[in-house]
Amino acid sequence: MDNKEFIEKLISWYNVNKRDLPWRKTRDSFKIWLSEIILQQTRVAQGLPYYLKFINNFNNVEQLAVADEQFVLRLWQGLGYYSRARNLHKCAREVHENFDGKFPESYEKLIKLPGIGKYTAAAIASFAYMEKVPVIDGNVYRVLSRIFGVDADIADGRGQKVFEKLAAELMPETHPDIYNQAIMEFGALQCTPKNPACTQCIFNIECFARRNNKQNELPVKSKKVKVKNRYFHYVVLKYKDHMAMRKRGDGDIWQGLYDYLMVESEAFTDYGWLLENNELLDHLHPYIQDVEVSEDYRHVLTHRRLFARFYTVSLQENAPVKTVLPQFELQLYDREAVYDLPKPVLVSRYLNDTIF
DNA sequence: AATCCGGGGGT
DNA sequence: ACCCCAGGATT
Repeated sequence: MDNKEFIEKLISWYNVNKRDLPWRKTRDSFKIWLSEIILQQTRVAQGLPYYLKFINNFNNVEQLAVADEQFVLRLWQGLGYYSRARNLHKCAREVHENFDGKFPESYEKLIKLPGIGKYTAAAIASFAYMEKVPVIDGNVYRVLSRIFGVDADIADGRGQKVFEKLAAELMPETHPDIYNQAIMEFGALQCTPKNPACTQCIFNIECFARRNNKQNELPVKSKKVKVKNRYFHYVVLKYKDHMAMRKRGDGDIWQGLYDYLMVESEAFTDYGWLLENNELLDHLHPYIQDVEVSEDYRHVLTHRRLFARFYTVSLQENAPVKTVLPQFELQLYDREAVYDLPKPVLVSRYLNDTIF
């Protein structure tokens, strides 16, 4: 099978089997960019409702650029990898200010924008501007490694270069947009990670993995994430139908999202330990009316297992909240304000389980 | 080059 | 449990 044959079979398959997705019906670089950022490390089924929500709120780059970052994060809530949302907003502002609201029209310029790496630059350049540059994502690694029998490790840079070279050689002279969409769609629907549909595959004669029964061996990916446990003790201060929350800073997960006063330890501990080891709680101790302890929450991230316990602490009306809370970067929010804040899913789960 | 960053779904 | 998902930024 030569390159031309590979391309033609792939595109024929795509024309018959492609999904009807909204970002494929447009050349609007804003919509294409938005969809690509949302779909980074995210399945179409999970990203689609978010795409529709963002399109519903923002018609163009400028509208997104002038929005509050907090509002953008709130719309993004639940999608994860929140740096994508912060970079989305940052990128919109750069395009608005430096490019008059129009995305630059080449791979080389696109890749300089925040949140746009090799894959996304190639996707936008080919889908919106017909630039002849190959996309290489998880689907492409899988399809190429299996069909052409490439066992280079996709987890290290040396192996990635092997795939970049192959992808460049395969890139057709015409219809770069359709070809790029086709190879990714083929990986997503046909050449799946587990149980690929080899018996009804257009390449089932030519495919190296199929011939050698190595579908489960390819692609080769060396790195494995090591999971660490973390133990969060959340102190949910309640005062006159308000909750004390704070914005998470950088250097840790969930940057820019809101949660509560939190004490982390090497393992679960008890409320007495908390009292002794938290300055604010020690401060407010005389004004505490009631303490409720939640069940234990388990929240799994890619490389962390979070164990969380929520201590809902109701304060008396005479508690010196106005002077003490700001010292700990805490602010009181009523029910509606709490709803409007961007929050980690873990916090949303707690809020759904509690009466507030 | 290694590590970090979310949440959901499939097997 | 383990793996992957239209990856990118930081160290």
